[in-house]
Amino acid sequence: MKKSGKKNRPAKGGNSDGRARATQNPTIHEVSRLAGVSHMTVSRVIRGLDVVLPETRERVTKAIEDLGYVPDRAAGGLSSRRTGFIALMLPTLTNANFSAVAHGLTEALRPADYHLLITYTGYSLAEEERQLRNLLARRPEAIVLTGTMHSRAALKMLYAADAPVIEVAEMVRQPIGFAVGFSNYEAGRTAARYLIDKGFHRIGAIASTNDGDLVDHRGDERMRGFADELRISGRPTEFVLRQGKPPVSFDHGTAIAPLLLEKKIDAVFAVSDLSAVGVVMECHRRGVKVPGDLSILGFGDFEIGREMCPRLTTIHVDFHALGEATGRVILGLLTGKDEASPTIVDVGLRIIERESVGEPK
Amino acid sequence: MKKSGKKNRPAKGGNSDGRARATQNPTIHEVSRLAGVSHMTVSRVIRGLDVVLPETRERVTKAIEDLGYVPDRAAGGLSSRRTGFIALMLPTLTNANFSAVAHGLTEALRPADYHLLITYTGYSLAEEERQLRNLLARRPEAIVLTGTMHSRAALKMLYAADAPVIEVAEMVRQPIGFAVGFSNYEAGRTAARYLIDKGFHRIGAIASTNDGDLVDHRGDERMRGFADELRISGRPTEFVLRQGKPPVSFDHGTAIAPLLLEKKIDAVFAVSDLSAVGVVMECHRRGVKVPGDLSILGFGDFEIGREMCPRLTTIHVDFHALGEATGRVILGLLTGKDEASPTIVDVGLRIIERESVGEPK
DNA sequence: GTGAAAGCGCTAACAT
DNA sequence: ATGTTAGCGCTTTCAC
Repeated sequence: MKKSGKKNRPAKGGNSDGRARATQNPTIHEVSRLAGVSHMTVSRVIRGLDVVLPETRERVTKAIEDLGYVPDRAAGGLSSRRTGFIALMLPTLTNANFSAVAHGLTEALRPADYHLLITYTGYSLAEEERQLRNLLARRPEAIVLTGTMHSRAALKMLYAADAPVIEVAEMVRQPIGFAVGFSNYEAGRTAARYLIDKGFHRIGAIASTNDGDLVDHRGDERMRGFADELRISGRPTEFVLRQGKPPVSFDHGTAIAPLLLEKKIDAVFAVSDLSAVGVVMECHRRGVKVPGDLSILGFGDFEIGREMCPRLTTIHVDFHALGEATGRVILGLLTGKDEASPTIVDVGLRIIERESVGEPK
Repeated sequence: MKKSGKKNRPAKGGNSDGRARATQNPTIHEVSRLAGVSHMTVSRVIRGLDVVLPETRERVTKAIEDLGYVPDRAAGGLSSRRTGFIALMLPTLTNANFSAVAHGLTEALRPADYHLLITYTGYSLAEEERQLRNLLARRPEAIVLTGTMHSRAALKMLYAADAPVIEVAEMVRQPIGFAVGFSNYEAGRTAARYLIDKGFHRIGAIASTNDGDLVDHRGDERMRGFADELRISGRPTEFVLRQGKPPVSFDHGTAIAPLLLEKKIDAVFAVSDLSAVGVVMECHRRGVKVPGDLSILGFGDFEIGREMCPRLTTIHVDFHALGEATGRVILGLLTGKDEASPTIVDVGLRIIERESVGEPK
């Protein structure tokens, strides 16, 4: 079993002429020959069609085992017109909430034997467009991507696509096809409402800016909701601060903290927990008390916020459930039992009160 | 352009009978008809073979545009025997270092138009085996997975696979095919050496246990190296603590911290920064000074460790570079210019000294 | 219950 | 420079 230390593994794959080829996978024909049946019977066994006589099935199964045969799904898909691919485009995989979406979707899809084709756009619309084109070449049976903002060309492809489109992580009002998410705008308003009701006066918010092609549209929506609620309550919006480009992380908060302090803000809503944590860290360093001197409300309920000190008050959205709900919509569409898959699913959100928001002085 | 709010998008995809079908993508033949050439000429244009007369190419390109034609790669692959898939199996996508591997690999592969087929095993060998089987059905041109520990059946498939196998994130001595990683064992020894040289006496370590099928083999190796170095230096290994199952996160550290304190350990190596951060947080809460009362050395150099207070001393491995190096090995193998892709690549590691390790009392 | 024929949408290998 | 033929490894459809 053990292979001696030859450099190029000449026995299997990756042979010296470059192209991976070599041993060649066995085909359905070789299996059928070994089992003494036609390739069609093998095909039936593979697909679990129970028309096959038990003893025939057994012979075929054995031949499959002996040969180590693995059916080629590309060939099968070409013929059946079902590729078994679900395309998933997310801004980044580094964000725990987006990877939770991927996890949830994977789990919901697991029983149905679909394969997730995951890509990340890095918050770039141009990249989204480029990847969409690539993805389309794989003929996905459904396309999942983060909602609302797309390039013209991407939009065109999406509308023309031969597969249902599900926009996630934002409560799209006029979805291309379907939407599973929550309202980022409402999240922003909820955040502002909460801070206002607490009685704070110098209320601010922090988020990234949009740097040309790089946009965090969902973060924008939260900021828009936040500012609107401030306005509605007759509060100034001058403390809604934007800095740096997406994705935001700890260093975003660290970098923007001095500005917060300088402006004597007493409560701030961070576009992401990650940024919020950065602010807390910087406050620690400068001897500024949280929440004594500055109250901080995050978004996303990242694990770190539950463990840090003070524990972070934040807005929670169940992204894992969002992924699962997306999977259920897809299954409904593709398995087609239930006629009416819901066009729009709102998974909601809620504030989790912990320690980083206190009382106004 | 805007579609009215019909529930089931009957126009495109996801039609009422379930199966996604509908408008049907145009084929190479329809393009060729529209352009007034044979389908082969279209094929040549698609693949950028520059034998085609510029004016012919232009006609074809226009037809492609007009029809919104996207070539079906499954069909092309079936014929050319090049699927353009690279399989990537990682324990989890939630871990920033593993997603860095995915990012690095993606970037290295970007120019070559490969598609990453990413799956995560949740540290389960059984799941790895299951997924490998699924992946194989897609005929990947290369298989990337975390090294060393595989089930018997998985091993068999890997050896029989018609594609080069690259084991990553561990310095595999006898790789199935290729290996790109670093020595987790050496990381453990380095950690112990560092703490010993600092002059600490009650030196401990924390990691997860292996819970049946769930194993963090790389973490194990770090612990093994750590304990070995302790032994070599004549130190007791009684403070090498194992608790909980993988994956390890903040709460692992939080939960194990009391034990650390109880045993009056003065310096500890955490199998992961995440766990280390949990310990720091719990110490904060209990008024235990870090590094005054307890020094902590992490592993993985996660972003949070750079931002927290005190900043975490840790062992850094460039996982992004690891992913890129993996991509280069693959490209070398598949593009096959250079005869000899290296069988084993060591990306190394280094200690980053920050604030969480102090001086012995 | 099983098999034969005819593709699925492309590309390889030859013509021309 | 372009076209023709013959598959790639499966599933569909229709016989038997």
